[in-house]
Amino acid sequence: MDRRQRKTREAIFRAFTGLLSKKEFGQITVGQIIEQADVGRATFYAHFETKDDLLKALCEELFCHIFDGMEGGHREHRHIFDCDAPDSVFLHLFRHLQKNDNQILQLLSGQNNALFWDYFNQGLGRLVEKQAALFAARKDPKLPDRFWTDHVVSVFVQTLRWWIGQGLQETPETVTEYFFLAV
Amino acid sequence: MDRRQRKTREAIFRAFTGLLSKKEFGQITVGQIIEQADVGRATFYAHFETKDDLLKALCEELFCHIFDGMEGGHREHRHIFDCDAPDSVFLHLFRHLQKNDNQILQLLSGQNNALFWDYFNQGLGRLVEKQAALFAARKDPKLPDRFWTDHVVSVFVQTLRWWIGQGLQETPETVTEYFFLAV
DNA sequence: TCATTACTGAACAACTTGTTCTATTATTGT
DNA sequence: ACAATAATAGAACAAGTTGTTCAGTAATGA
Repeated sequence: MDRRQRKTREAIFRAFTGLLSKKEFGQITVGQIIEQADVGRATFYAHFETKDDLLKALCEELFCHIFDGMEGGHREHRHIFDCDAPDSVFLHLFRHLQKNDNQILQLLSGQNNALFWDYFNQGLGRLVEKQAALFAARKDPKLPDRFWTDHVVSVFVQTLRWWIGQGLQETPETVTEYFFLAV
Repeated sequence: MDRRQRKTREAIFRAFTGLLSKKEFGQITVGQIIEQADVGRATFYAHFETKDDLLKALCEELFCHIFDGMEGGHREHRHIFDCDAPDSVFLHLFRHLQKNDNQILQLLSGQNNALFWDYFNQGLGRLVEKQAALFAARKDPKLPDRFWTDHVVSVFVQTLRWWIGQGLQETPETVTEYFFLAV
């Protein structure tokens, strides 16, 4: 990819995330994005069809790669499994989120973040299904499988939301403990 | 309130909910709302300052009254406590939601429903705090109080989401059982 | 170097928003 | 029933947004 393209794309992403941390998606205009990114109008539309398209691209950039790194043997995305602690995947995930790469947490804690949470839920769902054995013991046999998977995801998300609300005061270890106590 | 005002307000709400069940909030224009409601443009803006204001008013109309009916001794909102079953408040709530008054469920199951869920969470949070005793036994003492309240709300919401996803196939009794098994 | 590709900047039509105005119609109190 | 009051219709309006187009300029990489 052309170096100019890369720089433009990153400038737009940077401007967009900056604006997203300040105001709602619906209140952000293309004019503001290109002003912040210092990029021509036509250039923006050469990269993204619409503002929604930009949001989607950003989500994929931020989340999909996190969770994709945990599936299969791909090692090019060294996000979580390359940590040294041999503990639970969820502890790794909390630690990873605490590092706050790419301002993910700012975006997750914003107001109009439904799409971000959707992506997060999606990736997390796949992860939980792979780790199903971890939670099988706590599962009441009456509960449908799908209900239980959704439940575990929901508890993780609620734990993360609570942690963000606390300003990430607690250690990842404590939060992981809370997570497993609540499931 | 003037009968004309009432009719106009309801026509706008009806048109708006109809549109919300088909497309995202951001894709809906005031022009579409007033066309669907068969109402003049100036009339719309005489009732609501902006489109966001309309959404807020709708949420309050739908949700606040549901939960307000459960606080204090107010009996003018006969939503949940006037049912005959003496069971859990949550069973009442599931039953109430199943009746699907005001197309609440369509709105809750839509895509751009973050605001609806926010209102729902808010009302539910107050309810759970009042019913805290019901869940005290399950709570591990290590977990902070606020974490636990949020957790119970989150499990209820997840249960409801799952139920909606299932097309409300199960009975309210079954869903309530799942809810208490999962908490 | 040179052909290719990306960016700029401006202009553009189509659309949306929220306001303002006048004429018309419904409601309420008497 | 009648008049004062209040709500609505409908159109016109400025301001702002969107997405496109195009000619000119600059960076890239072979």
